[in-house]
Amino acid sequence: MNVVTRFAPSPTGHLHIGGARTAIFCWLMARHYKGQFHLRIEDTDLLRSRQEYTDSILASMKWLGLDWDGELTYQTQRMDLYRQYVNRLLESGQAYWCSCTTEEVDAMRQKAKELGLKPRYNGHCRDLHLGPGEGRCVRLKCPQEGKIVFDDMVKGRIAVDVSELDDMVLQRADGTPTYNMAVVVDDHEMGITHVIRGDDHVSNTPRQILIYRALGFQEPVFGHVPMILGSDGAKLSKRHGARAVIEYEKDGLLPHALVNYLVRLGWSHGDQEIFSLDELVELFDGTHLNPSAARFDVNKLQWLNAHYMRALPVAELARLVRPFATEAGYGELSDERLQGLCTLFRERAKTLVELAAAFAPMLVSAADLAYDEKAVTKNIRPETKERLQALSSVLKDCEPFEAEHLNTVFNDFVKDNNLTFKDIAPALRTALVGFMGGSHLHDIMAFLGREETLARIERTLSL
RNA sequence: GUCCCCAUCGUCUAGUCGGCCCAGGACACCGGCCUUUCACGCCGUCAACGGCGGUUCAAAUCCGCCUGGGGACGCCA
Repeated sequence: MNVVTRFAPSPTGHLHIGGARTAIFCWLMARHYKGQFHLRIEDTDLLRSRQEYTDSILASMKWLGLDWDGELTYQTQRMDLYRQYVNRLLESGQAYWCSCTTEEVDAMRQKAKELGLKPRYNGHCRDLHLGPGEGRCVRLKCPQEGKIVFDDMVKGRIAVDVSELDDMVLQRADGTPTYNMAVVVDDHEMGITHVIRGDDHVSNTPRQILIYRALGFQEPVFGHVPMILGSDGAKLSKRHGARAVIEYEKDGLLPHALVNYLVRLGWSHGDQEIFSLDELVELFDGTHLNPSAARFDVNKLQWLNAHYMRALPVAELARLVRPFATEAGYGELSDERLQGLCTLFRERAKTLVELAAAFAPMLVSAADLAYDEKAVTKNIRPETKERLQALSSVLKDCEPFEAEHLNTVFNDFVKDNNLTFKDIAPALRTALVGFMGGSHLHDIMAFLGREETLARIERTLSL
């Protein structure tokens, strides 16, 4: 099957997760069928469009790993094309000039509303055969009866009576095309076979189909993916926390975790939850898309993220946390040390930010280590101090000072002194990291090194 | 107001065109095991077919109505 899809964001904001998901679906669809995936910037809203948003969207696409084919298309650069097609409709009598003002049209709508009817343009200029002129727009001469029916990839068959539609504006009084006109011309010109987009466009689809027909274009297959709701079921907004993919990047999520999560939100393959990119490309054929809206669940996203963080090679994980470690102010860290820290804490963090935060106690000097008061009062007592003191002298001569050996030495120490782990481990942990957390004791000591380990125990003895 | 769409555990979902579903998986929650903390891992518990009718020997699966949610009705995209 020949498949050409496109993602067409308008640069009025960063790429948000809803848009990201439809972009992923489009990309997957194209890759699965070995077709093409295009990117088109719908920047006809001159007031709200900004170059920085285009840049941000492109950056997010790249971060997610969504590459596109061919050159970027900017709608503002194709104004002549749209006008050409509008003229064609004018010439064939399928469109007409309209001199009604916005106020007049508003009044018509208001009146219809009061009568309990659908607010529509009443076709005032439809048969006036007006020519071009100041303040005049171009409207499509829509059929007056019949139904528009299309088979949506995700929603199934959708039918709308044309009486629901009115003679929509194709070209504004300033000569620029309206959204519906530009989209149809572009999708046709770009050879798009599958238009996959947000749910909020289903009501535009019958209108666009009318334009396709008037122009004699072949209609593409439409697929409307439902929107993503906040965890409370309401439309995603600022108060739901991160919504732009750039924010998830800052929160320390792995791009593939986000991709996996987003794809699974609204699409399924039996009971499978974890998918590699290759698997997604192989399995995503545009079927099994869920028609209902889904709520965004941070817990599951983080679970996936933690899963992928554990699965990553340490060197790769270290490379990814580095910017976060720098951001946390740890200064220069060698690759080796960073990797050591990653192996120490990778199973305990859900995000790169959390991972980097876990490094903190390991990177200060004994004198600067902060203690959790509760841990100290509970674990650092006269009798435990004595034990720490004894352990300290054993550690002084422990050779080599490496994890595995330290583990043996510690076990022997416990046995030789007729202790249980509870008699000494909590105290040692408090001494080493300042609170009841962290990683395995022998791993911590090995990372800290002999000198620092002894210094930390020493400092605890004077608490 | 009018039109369109949606409806399975708290959440994401499985449920290939009715029977194998007194509904399966995953996240979260709770409990247990493991254990020198916290995790990871493993095991287990709790938990859903919105309501009412209809079709059928048989319905989560088909039909209708109701209810609830969402979207659209711009010379925005």
